[in-house]
Amino acid sequence: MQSRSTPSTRAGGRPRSTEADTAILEATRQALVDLGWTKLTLGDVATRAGVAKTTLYRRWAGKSELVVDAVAELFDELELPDSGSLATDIEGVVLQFAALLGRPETKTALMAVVAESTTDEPLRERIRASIVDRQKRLVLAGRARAQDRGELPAEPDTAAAARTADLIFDVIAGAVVHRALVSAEPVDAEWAEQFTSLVLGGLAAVSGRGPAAVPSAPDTAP
Amino acid sequence: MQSRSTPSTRAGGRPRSTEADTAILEATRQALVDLGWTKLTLGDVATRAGVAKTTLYRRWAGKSELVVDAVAELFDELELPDSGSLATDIEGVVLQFAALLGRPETKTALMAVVAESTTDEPLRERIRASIVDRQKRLVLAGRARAQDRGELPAEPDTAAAARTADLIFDVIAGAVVHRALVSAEPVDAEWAEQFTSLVLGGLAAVSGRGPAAVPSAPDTAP
DNA sequence: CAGTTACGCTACGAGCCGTAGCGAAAGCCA
DNA sequence: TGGCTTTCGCTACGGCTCGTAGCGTAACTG
Repeated sequence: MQSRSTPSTRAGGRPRSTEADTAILEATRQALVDLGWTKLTLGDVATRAGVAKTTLYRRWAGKSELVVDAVAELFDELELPDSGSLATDIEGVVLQFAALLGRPETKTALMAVVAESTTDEPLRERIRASIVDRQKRLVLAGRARAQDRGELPAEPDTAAAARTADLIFDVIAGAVVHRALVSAEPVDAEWAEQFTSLVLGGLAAVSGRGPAAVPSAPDTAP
Repeated sequence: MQSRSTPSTRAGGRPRSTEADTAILEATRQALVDLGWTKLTLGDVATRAGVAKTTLYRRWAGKSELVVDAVAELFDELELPDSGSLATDIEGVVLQFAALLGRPETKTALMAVVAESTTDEPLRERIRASIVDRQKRLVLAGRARAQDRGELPAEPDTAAAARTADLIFDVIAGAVVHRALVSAEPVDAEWAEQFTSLVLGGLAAVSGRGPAAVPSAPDTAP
């Protein structure tokens, strides 16, 4: 959660103001809302946060790193609600993620930092650690819970299980992002329902034999 | 394909140099390779193309529009190979798209312009018209072909058919982009195969009853 | 030939970047 | 208490990019 790794050498000396940290990250999110990624400048963020511009540069290497940390905090909200079935679990996660992508801060920032990360390996790693892994945990938790319920079979082959989890994760996160940001169409309950039935049906096909229970067509239209 | 809509009022006067157009777009792609999206400047592109900087500003509103046009040309390469079955058609498209995303120009540019488009509605429309629709056509063509083969049932409900096509498109494009750019893991034949079987299995579940032929588990592991 | 539009070139104010240097503040430790 | 260390706010700076204005010239039309 801390911006830098270790405060360099030792303890001793004036400690970094944690209030400044929270003020800066909050100011960054607000600046994203008001200006968007491109027009956001570090000088403006510093003014909003009530700190000196040099303080920003002492803690973050640049705009990308700062924004990653700022939006990463929003991903703490993501949870896996125990809704009783795998289908409703997936729908819940999809709608939560969509709500996050609906906010102007994340909407304008997420794709931008990913674009940056294509030519900046450390940045990619930072995104993976503070954002992507946080989402992926939901997929793993959802599967474990479904296996406890008996909705999904246990997978003794750990390598294959990891491959499948990666696949499912890319499908869910990718589809939601694409629908929300590229197609720019609403990710509502109806879409989540149809998408979930696709994932569940696909899960049956991809994990060898079919799972314990997959509805053929839930209740989209009578 | 032309940068601007109509050359304003009338014909008459010196025509725009089409050679300059191609030189600028090619220079833009090369600059994307060498510098990446962020460090790319219009002044640099103008120098590479051998034209004046003012010429660039006369034709494009800004960096985003120019880059969209530059990478859009690359999407002309996308085709739907008639491979004989829906499964191999999908795998082919996935691998083609992945190859496109593997190129450094598109890798760094695509996410960046989409990020821009979240706060720039005309830009989003430009992207849709020159890039997204070009991809979506492949999905529609693939479905039509599969219906001709008898692999998929005809869909009398055109509204539902459109919804399903949109869903499938977001799933395919989103998953490939997420795998390639966010997870940053290879989109190879093995992944394409597993992903395709997921899509086909999901297609069976989402389009009411099952289609004519869906393999339970192709040949991923013996 | 006159009329119209695109072109290359130069120059400019404006804005942001990222850093250096300073004195003061805020903690630790003897 | 005094010394040591680190962070802080502030100011100032060179360097770069932006986007535009103005000019004379080139190319094509009627």
